[in-house]
Amino acid sequence: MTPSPPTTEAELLARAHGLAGTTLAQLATTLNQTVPQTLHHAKGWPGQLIERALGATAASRPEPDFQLIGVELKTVPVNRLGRPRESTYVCTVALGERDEVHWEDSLVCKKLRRVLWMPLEAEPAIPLAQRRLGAPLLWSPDSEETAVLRRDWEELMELVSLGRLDQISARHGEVLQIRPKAANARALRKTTDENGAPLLTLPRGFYLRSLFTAALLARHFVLS
Amino acid sequence: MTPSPPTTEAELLARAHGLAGTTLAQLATTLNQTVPQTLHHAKGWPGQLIERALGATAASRPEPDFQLIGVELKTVPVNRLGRPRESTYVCTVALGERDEVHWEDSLVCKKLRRVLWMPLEAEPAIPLAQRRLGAPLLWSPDSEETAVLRRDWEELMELVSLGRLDQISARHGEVLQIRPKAANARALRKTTDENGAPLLTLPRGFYLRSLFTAALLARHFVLS
DNA sequence: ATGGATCCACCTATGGATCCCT
DNA sequence: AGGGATCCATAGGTGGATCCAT
Repeated sequence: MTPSPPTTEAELLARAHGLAGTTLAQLATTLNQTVPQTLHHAKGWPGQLIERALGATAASRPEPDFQLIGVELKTVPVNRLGRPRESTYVCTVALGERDEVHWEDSLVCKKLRRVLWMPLEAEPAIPLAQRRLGAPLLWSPDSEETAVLRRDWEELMELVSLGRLDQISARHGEVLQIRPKAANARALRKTTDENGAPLLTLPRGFYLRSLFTAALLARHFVLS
Repeated sequence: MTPSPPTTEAELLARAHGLAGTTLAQLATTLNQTVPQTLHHAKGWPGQLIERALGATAASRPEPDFQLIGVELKTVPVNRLGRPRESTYVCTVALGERDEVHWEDSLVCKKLRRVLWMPLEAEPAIPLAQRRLGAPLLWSPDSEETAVLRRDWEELMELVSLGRLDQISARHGEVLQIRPKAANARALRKTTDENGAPLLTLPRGFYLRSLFTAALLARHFVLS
């Protein structure tokens, strides 16, 4: 049974708190699913399970997961101290766009305007089925966070719009980085180089460094 | 030929600037010494060479290297960006002392009151003989640096004076740490445990983390 | 092709160990 | 034993690669 979409933030947050402490096995049973042995071939499975458990609507579309209330869901894998183990994917980098886009109109800004963070135990030693959800956090970037995100985005997008995508590495960006987002390194797509000539390049995505997610979680939860 | 001790800071600094850019081979020739093939079995050789070149006096005694003018010499190995590759030894940790010593009277404070930093190229790819000295820096800790050093020292010394030396790891201390300082791990020395009972323990030394030396060098030299 | 993400080989940082000289 | 320090194995971080569902 899949719940209906929540109609208010309060309703969503209440449901999310209701999931805190439950294991993936419990959640999977409720939703009539089978827990994979490992995440090797099901990397996105917990995220999609939690989406369904909370009544998310925008399956695989560039829309907030909870369209009615404009909230994006992010599952964040945490270690035993509650610190993120991985970076967080935000959205794809639009290739071939030369339009001047302002930060406020960017997909990164829109996606991050309001996020429900669901921590999930991700210690390799804990079997997948036994991993528990943590307490959720409904978050918007504060002015400092917005400033650094914007600065990173503008620096990266300048390179992107100049066609210098292949000169961007994941080392760029203080908290927001660009990394490959593809099935593999041979999954090339058409774009244009700095002179406008056709070029094949790897699809890329924007990611939040785990230092950034660690800091925003720490704003609300005391970490040891 | 070994120069006489400098009698003023200005004289010392002028000599040190005069060494900037010279190679260890040049310096060794001047002082009638042979450059070792590697530092493996001569770890302190460059430091002692530079001591002599500058006319240091306090060989192996707990005194400033330049006693007349109260200046300590520290050779700091740097990478191609001018950043320290290693931590910096300050002095030994006095074992068995239970006396209440104030920061101002501590050996760490005294040693660091006035330091001549001599950067030395330390890229493994560069043969020892060809490594060059950098521009010197005559330094005293500013109020911030003093504050953090003092905080670290007091925290560490509290553990030391409680006889908890064996509970201290190099992870303690923001910029000042305690690490082994011995011929090897079997070179134990007598001290007393937290109850005053006799105990053998490794000799330890105070070291400055390279983050700290990097920051103080950056206060004066622009780093890329 | 977008959205859900994790995998893992490599690299770097460093804590504990060690070496020579006086 | 104090002063001159570096060595090096290993833990940790992360950049590029990859996988499934829709």
